[in-house]
Amino acid sequence: MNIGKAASKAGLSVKTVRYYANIGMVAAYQDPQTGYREYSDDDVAKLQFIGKARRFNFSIEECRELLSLYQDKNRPSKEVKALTLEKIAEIEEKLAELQGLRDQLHHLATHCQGDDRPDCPILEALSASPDR
Amino acid sequence: MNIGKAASKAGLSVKTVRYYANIGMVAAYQDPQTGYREYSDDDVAKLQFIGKARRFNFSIEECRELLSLYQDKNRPSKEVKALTLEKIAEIEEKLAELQGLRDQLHHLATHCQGDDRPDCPILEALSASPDR
DNA sequence: TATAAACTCTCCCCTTACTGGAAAGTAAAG
DNA sequence: CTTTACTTTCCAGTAAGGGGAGAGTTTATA
Repeated sequence: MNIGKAASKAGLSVKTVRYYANIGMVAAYQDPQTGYREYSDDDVAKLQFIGKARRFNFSIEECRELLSLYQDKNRPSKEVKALTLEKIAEIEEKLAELQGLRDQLHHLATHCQGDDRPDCPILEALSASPDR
Repeated sequence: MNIGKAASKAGLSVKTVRYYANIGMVAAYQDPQTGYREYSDDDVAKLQFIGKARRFNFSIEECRELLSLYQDKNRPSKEVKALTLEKIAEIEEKLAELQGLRDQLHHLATHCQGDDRPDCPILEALSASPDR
């Protein structure tokens, strides 16, 4: 099938699929006459796999690792698990950071009148002398 | 003072400060002879302000807004508060998304043996047929 | 069969918010 | 006077594609 159909089957944009071809992630056969790429069901499965992994916040490089593990029928599952646990830890870190930000901003917002007067604790906090 | 001192006072890199000059955020006076930029204490205060707002996850454009509100002595505080509440909502959204990801990954990881055998529920989940 | 619409190709620029490096000029220190 | 430390501009690159131009291909319609 052509790239458009493969893309829609995989739930990705044509641009994205072409990009994956360019970086050698899912390199479909390309007709030397027309330049048209030809995708197999197997390629579509890989594209779906990548799409899902990307939605799980795995980077392109991590997807590449996962994909090679996925294609290696003898892979040990511990490698996949390790990658997943790392990703979880990364997400936890980001969560903590964002929670901290939210709490601080929330604190500032609740102390701000939010009216037509110029005094604003938020700006005061932002302009306070160096915080470290 | 020169850019190096201004940057260290503001807790930013020289590159960053130069970048802020280029995009017209904090445009310091520039000696026409030497090309050296000259930073005042006022400029440093602005740089600090921006640095802090950036750490609060405000984008460059939002920082520009905040900065102009900060410099306008007659601004109504409600504008600042609105911007802050928007930012909080944005962060909340991102938090929910990340929590969902973490939970799903966690679920997968707990069902994976993580040993030397090839069977892996994580990869199975990633390669399962279309999820929507 | 002619033509129009839909699809595909490559190529280049754009995004965010910088960071790194090269080559060259300037200033301060020894 | 030389070395070292700063500073300048310019170019390139990051992640992960998106937008659009211009050209070729395939399919559908008149």
